[in-house]
This record gives sequence, C-alpha cells and structure tokens, in this order.
Amino acid sequence: MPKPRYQRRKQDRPQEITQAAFAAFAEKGYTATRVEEVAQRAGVSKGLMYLYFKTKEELFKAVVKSVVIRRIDQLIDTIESTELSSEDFIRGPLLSFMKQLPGSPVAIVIRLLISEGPRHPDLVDYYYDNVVAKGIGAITKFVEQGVERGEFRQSAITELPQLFLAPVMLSIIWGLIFKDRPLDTDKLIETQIDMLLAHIKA
Amino acid sequence: MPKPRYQRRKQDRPQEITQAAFAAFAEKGYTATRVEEVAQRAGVSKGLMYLYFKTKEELFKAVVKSVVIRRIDQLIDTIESTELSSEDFIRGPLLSFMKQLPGSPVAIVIRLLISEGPRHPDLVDYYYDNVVAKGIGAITKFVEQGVERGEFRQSAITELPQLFLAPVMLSIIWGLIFKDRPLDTDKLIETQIDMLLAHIKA
Amino acid sequence: MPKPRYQRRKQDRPQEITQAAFAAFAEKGYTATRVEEVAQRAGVSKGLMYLYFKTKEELFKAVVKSVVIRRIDQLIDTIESTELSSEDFIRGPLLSFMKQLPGSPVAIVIRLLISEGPRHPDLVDYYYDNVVAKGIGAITKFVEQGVERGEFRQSAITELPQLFLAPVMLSIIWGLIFKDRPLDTDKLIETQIDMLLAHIKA
Amino acid sequence: MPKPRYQRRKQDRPQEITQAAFAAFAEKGYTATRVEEVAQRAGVSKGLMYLYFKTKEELFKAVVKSVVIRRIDQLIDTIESTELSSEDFIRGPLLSFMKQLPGSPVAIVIRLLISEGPRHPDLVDYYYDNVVAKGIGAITKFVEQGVERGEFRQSAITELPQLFLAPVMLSIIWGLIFKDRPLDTDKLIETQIDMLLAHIKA
DNA sequence: GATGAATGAGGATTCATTCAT
DNA sequence: TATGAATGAATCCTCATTCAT
Repeated sequence: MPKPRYQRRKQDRPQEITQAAFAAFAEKGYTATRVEEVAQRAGVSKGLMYLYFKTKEELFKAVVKSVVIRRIDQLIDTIESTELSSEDFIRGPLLSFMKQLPGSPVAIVIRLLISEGPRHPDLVDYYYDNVVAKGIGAITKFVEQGVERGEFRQSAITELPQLFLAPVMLSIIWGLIFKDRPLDTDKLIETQIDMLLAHIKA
Repeated sequence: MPKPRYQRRKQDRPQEITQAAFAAFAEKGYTATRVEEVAQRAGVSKGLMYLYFKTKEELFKAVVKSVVIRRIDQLIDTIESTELSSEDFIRGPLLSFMKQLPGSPVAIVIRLLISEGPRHPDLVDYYYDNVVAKGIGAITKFVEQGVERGEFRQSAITELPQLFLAPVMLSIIWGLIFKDRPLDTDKLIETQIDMLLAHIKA
Repeated sequence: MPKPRYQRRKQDRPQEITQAAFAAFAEKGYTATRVEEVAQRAGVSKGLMYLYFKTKEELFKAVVKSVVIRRIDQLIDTIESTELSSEDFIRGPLLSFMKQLPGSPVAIVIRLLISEGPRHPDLVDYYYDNVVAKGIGAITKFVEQGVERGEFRQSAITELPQLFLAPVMLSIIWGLIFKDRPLDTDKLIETQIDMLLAHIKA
Repeated sequence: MPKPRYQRRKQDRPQEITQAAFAAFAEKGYTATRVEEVAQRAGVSKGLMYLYFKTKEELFKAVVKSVVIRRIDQLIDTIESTELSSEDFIRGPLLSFMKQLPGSPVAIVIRLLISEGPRHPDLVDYYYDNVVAKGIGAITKFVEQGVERGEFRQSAITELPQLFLAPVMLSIIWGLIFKDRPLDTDKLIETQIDMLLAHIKA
C-alpha cells in the first residue's frame, strides 16, 4: 500500500509537524535537529515546513507553546473546584500531578529552555507567565487558603512555594542528565511533601 | 588586541584555553560558541587550539573536567576532618557550600550537561562518578554518622540525600532560565535544611 | 483584498495576468518577482497562472510582447499618412513620440531586455524585428524621403538613424539607474533634433 | 603538474576573486551567478570567498568598485594637463576615450547597475559620485573653458553635457542587448562629435 | 611550535512547479 | 476550470578542521 505521495491535510499539518519536531528536539536538542529530519518524521516535505512555520525558530516556539498549553490550567481548575481539605488535596491530586511531571513533556521543555532559552527571551517570558507564574501562584494561593482555614500556620513556605517544586525539578534534571542512574523520584517527592506538611501544619 | 600575558608559557596554555572556553560556553552555550572565539579569548591562534585539543568536543570535555576537579574533594575533606556536631556542620560549612553553588561554575556545567550530555555519555559518567556520586556519598555517610552518634534518627532521608540538593538544583535551574526573576535562593536552601533537620533529628 | 473585478471573463485573463506581471517586473525585475506575487496582483490563484503560461519564462515573454505590440506601428502609420514637411514632422509628431518614450513602458522593457535578454535570444530577436528594425527603418526611410524631396542633403546620418535615438536611450537609462537625479530629457532630445536638422538640412 | 590543492596567496586573492566574479557577472548577470561558480573560476574554495567578502552582495559591490576606480580620473588628469585647443582635445583624446567605452568593462557595469541597481542605492550613489558626476563635471568644465577662450559660443550644450554621452550610451546598450547586430559605434560617436562641435563653435 | 589562510561538508531557506480536490 | 497545499531542486552561508608557511 504505497502512500500517496501527495496528500492535502491542511487541518492536521501544524500539529503533526509540531509533534514530530517535539520528538526530534527531545532526542537531539534543538540545534542538532535538522529541519529535514522533522519533515521526514512528520511525513512531509522540507518545503512544507516553511509553509506553516516561517523559520526553524518559529517552529521551536510553536513546539514549546504546544506543550505548555492547558497543562497548568487543569491543575488550577482542580484546585479551585476541590472540596478536599488542604492536606488531603496536597497528598492527593497535587502529589499525583507532581509525580508525573518528571516523565512528562515538561521535562523536555525544561531542557529546551535551558539550552535555547538565552537566545529566546520572549519564549522564556511566555513560559514564565503561562506556566511558572501560574503554578507558583496556584500553590501560594492554596497554602494561604490552608492558613485561612486554620489548617496551616504562617511560615516561610508561603513565600517560598518553590520548595514544593524543588524535588520535582531535581527529578527532572536527574532524568535529563543521568537517564540510567536510578532515582526514586516518587519517594523523593513524597518525602518532601511530608516534610513540608509537617512544617506548616498548625 | 590580545594582551601578551607576561611570558607565554607552554604549560599554562591548556588552562588558559580551557578557561576561555568555559567563559565562552557560559555565555553562548557549546554549539553557539565558535572555536575561533575561544581562540581569541585565549589570545591564541585558531590553529594552536588544535595542538592541545584534537577536536571541539575534546575541548568541551576538558572544560567540564577542569571545572569539576577538586571542588567536591574539598567538601569531603572538610567533612572528614570536622569536629563539629552533625547539625552544626550542616548548618555551617555544608550550608555555605550549598549556598554558593547556584552562582558558581557548577551551574554552567549543569547547563552544558543538560544541553550536550546526551551526546557525551562518557562525560556524563565522568561527572557522575567524580561529582555526583562523591557528593551524594559524602552526604549519605555524614547522615549515617549522625545516626550512629545518636544525633539523628533513622529515616527515609538516609536513602534520599538528593533532598539536600533539591533546592540547590532548583536555584541553579531558575538562575539559568529566569536570570532576571528574583528568587531568594539562600532562604530556599536554609528552609530546606531546617525542614530536613527537623525531620531527622532524634 | 483582490477586488472581484466585475464579471470575471476568461478571455480577459491573459491580459490581466500580463499586466500584473508587467507591473511587478517593473518594480522588482524579473528574477526578484515571485510568480505568486503576480498571481496576487492579478487576483488569481497561483495554479491558474500555469494554465495560461506554462512557465515563468513564458509569462516573461508574453509580457514583453504585450508591451511592444502596436506601439511602433502607430508611428509608422503616422509617418506614412502625414502631409507635413520632413522638418515639421520631425519637430512635431516624431519629437513628441520620442519625448514620451523615457517615461513609457518601453523603458521597463529595455531594462528587462538588458537584464534577462542574454538568456532569451529569441525574445531579443523578436524585439529587434518588431520594434528596433521597424523604428530604425521608418526613420531611415523618412530621412531618405526628405533627401528625395530636396529638404535634406545626403549625409552620414542616413546610415546612422540611431543618432535620433541616442538621447532617448540615454534618458531611459538615466531614468532607470538614477531615478532621483534630475535630467531635462525633453531639452536633451530637442537639442539633439536641432543639431540633427541643422546638420542635414540642405 | 597537479596544482597544489592548498596555496596561500592572501595578497592576490581579493583581486583574483573580484576578476573572476566580474567575468561571471558579465556572462550571466548577478543573480544567475552562483557564488560557487565564482569560486571555481578563481580557483578557490567556496568558503574562502566568504573570508574576503562577507556576502554575495558585498562581492558585487567590490566588483563594481574595482571596475570604476581610476578610469575616470585618467580622463580628468588628461584634460587638466592638456595643451591642445578645445576642439583638438575633443577630436583627439576625448573621442578616443569615448570610443573605447562601449567595449570596455564599463558596459558590463552599466548592465549590472540597471539590473541590480534598484536594490543597491548606495552603490548607485557611489557610481554616480565617482563616475557620472565626475565625467559630466569634466566635460562641462572643459566646454566652459572653450567658451572662455573664445573657441566656443554659449549654448544649451553647456548645461547638457549628456549630449556627448548619448551615442556612447546607445552603443553600450546596443552591444548589451543586440550583441550580434552590427552597429558602427565609432562612426556614431564621431558624427555626434561633429554635430556638437558644429553647434558650439563660435 | 605558531599562525591564519584555505577547505568543504552541512544545513536553513526560497520558490518555480505540480497535482489532489 | 480554479485553488492553494505540497514538493524538492537550487543556493547562500557557517564553521570545524587542515595544512603551507
């Protein structure tokens, strides 16, 4: 069944290309990935790439944005609609969310941002505004809620929500650099949560 | 106008080149740095570079190794020769050590490893063996010592020394990506230490 | 927003495209003009272009020919039907004709022929046969008529009718290269005519 | 005698490349000439081209300038140091100078300026300032001298020195477009000079 | 040992042309 | 017919590496 060499699929192309590019960037990084390779992965000609993305850089940005979108918003929605106590929410949905991050596309995006970020300040800003700021904000707000409810006490952690993310980040970086060396990231994150809760509980 | 640094001595060359390369890599990353630029920074001709380093990759490895050497060993020596109690040591020398990491060349090396590591498994191994394993080992050993001395209790942390590093790593990555966004890394690290100590003290 | 020009009629298409192409070539030259741009100017899809013109080159030839047609024949007709004396005709209709050439599409065609001519010998031949030869022939014949009538004397100019065109050509080239530098082309042409008439009048 | 594949000839390279480029541009025009072809003609690698000329455009400019330099200055020098009467100078050195222009590199430069000039306004300015303005100026000054000396009378030609150039320009363009069609350019130019002198002689 | 001129493989991008719809 | 998505050859330019001097 030889595929028709010529298919019109305008609707799907951007995503197909974006996905192929993500896979390629994940494997080789941005610079080492040739545009032609992305095209091949997407089952598309080199020229078509430039119909949808003016430059390789623009493709790069599209890739980052495509990964980012809606990931955080889900968490925030969950936070806002939850009826769980603060502790239960942290030990439940939040913990689950955190545990899956190191194995998710987010890890790849982190890698891309570390490698290419310095040359794409606008992308860094985009990522900060849409992911980091939102995430940090959500956690902060949630902790403050716990304080209001009397579940938590005032503590330095309210101003350092990054402490929630620290083990996640370490797990991500560990996975990026030391792929084969084992690390029990789940336990790492759990233990951090234990410590944090012990620290802030009233 | 590359200054003719005092008497050009052959034996200093490798280091001079290595330092220049490190500075260049720090600014632009490995791929974006041209060999010629390193040569200029080192006040040396392009051709001479290849007398000391067969390829750009080899130079890269030399750079990573040069940064790594002796940094960790100092910490280990300090640990082994200290007469402080475990807690005092942690709150003193170890905390200081951790605090200066985000601003140190280590951060640059992390960036390089994340960007280029996948293509240099041997370098990753080298780094793991000489830095990470040693560091992790030292902390583990130290915590175990605390337990033996009765200062600390048995806990999950003995097997997760990465919890000490987590806030450091987050600080490093934050600095790499979000250069301008403020983050009180010192406080972050201190608070983590507080929590860890609270968690493991007998 | 390409206006849907009244009722799109098939038979007008070739001319519409040809006109659009001429305008584009005039602005950017042949090579720098993309087929797609011509299509847009003509309010037509890229694909349709290829229904009327097999290649960009064929379009180019059609453009040159479309500009050429009938321009010279008008002059010749006028010459043949005039009842003016030779001098009066030269100072009247011929001078007017010459004066308007530098600002006319002919100037653009000259540019195109200079740029692309070497790669289109057949087009050059076409232009020579239908424009230059005819024009030169007409002037020659007209001058000879003047001699026969006793208005003019025999002179080198009978064999060098290009002397009539010289100031026109200089004006055209001047306009093509030095768009902004002023040149009184009318006076240039008039003075040349004065000199020529002084030279050949019996 | 296989040429050494690797020769150091820094001194001569720019000119060699410039000459090769001129030849290539003369044959094919700027756009149709590939950088690699110029390299081959110059017996040089593609990469070396970019050591001496940052871009193809810069090479183009260098080519134009290399042709222009000193050509006009020679004429001006001759004018200033001549002891001939105005008429004798015009019929002698000036006429010779004009006659050789259509077959000289200047013709090629004209072609390049017509084709590529619109995209290189600075180059057009350069050419105008260093060639056209100087040439026009020299002729004007020379004619005025003739008037002062009583050889010539006041006339429109003092303000239209382009009349001297008109037959030269026509000859150049004729040669560029109608390579094979014969035209007695020498006689054309001579006759124009005859007419001009007849017109301005006191 | 030093130098930096010279090489050439590699990769991004453009655009005339084709063809499924 | 008419469209414009899709193709791929063509080309500029970069930069790690080599080597004559």
